[in-house]
Amino acid sequence: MTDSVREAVQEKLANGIFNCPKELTLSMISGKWKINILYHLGTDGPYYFYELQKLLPAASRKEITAKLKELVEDGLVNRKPLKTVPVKVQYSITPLGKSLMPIIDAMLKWGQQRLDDLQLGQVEFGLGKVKHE
Amino acid sequence: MTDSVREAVQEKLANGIFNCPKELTLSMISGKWKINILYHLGTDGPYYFYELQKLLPAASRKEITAKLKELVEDGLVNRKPLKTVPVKVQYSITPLGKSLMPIIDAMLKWGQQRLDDLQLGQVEFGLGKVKHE
DNA sequence: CGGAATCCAAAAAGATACTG
DNA sequence: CAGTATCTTTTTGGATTCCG
Repeated sequence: MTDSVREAVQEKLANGIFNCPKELTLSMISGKWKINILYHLGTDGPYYFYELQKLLPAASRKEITAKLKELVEDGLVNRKPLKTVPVKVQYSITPLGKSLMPIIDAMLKWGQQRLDDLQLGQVEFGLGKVKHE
Repeated sequence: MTDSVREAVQEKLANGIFNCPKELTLSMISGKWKINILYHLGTDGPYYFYELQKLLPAASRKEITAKLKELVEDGLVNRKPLKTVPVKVQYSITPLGKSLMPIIDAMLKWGQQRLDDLQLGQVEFGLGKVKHE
């Protein structure tokens, strides 16, 4: 759904009848993998595309591509293709994207607290290597 | 998509391999209309179902029903059917839901700032009655 | 390597009708 | 009033292939 939120917001912006600021914010960070990408780029510095793929093993290339594209369109992420062979593309967070980090951090804290309350915070990470997204 | 985020999170919780707290938070507030609902319930007090419908004119009954159901399941919202004829159902925010309000408010502020920067903040609300969600 | 294009299965969402 | 059920259309997402 979340992407439909984004589309609805885009349309409202285009028509100048946008009147719900929190929707704008949500539309920019929701969508599959988006806050994961933002979080990684915002805390660990720039990543190449193939590195993001490794960081998000459950996401398909198609989806990562699509979400990065949206993030770039929304001004939250920079895209920088390098003239190497084969091509590498570096993604980094923009100042605007950086300004969202307090909100993402707050979500991280709230989620951690909630997990603790559910007594799942200390859970074992069973299956060998767990992908920490 | 966002609902798929929620499902993925539910599954992780069920399997005890949940390790990404911010996803938990996002999964609870993203999804069409959810933060609108939470915001209304959290700031204006309880609402009946039909009132929420009026507040979200662009949302179908089916969707509002579905999202309220998820919010109740997640413990963010209370559902209280009244024994009237015809039936009325009152929805209110829970303490847990209330604890999300700082994040939602931060999103509201960020979005407002962003709109101002885009010089769309003072835009006229053209089309007669604008649904303020 | 990073992406775009295509095809196809699955999921989401609108419209409508029905019920306590 | 507040849903539920059914049907149909639209949208998504995976898998695969091709290209610079």
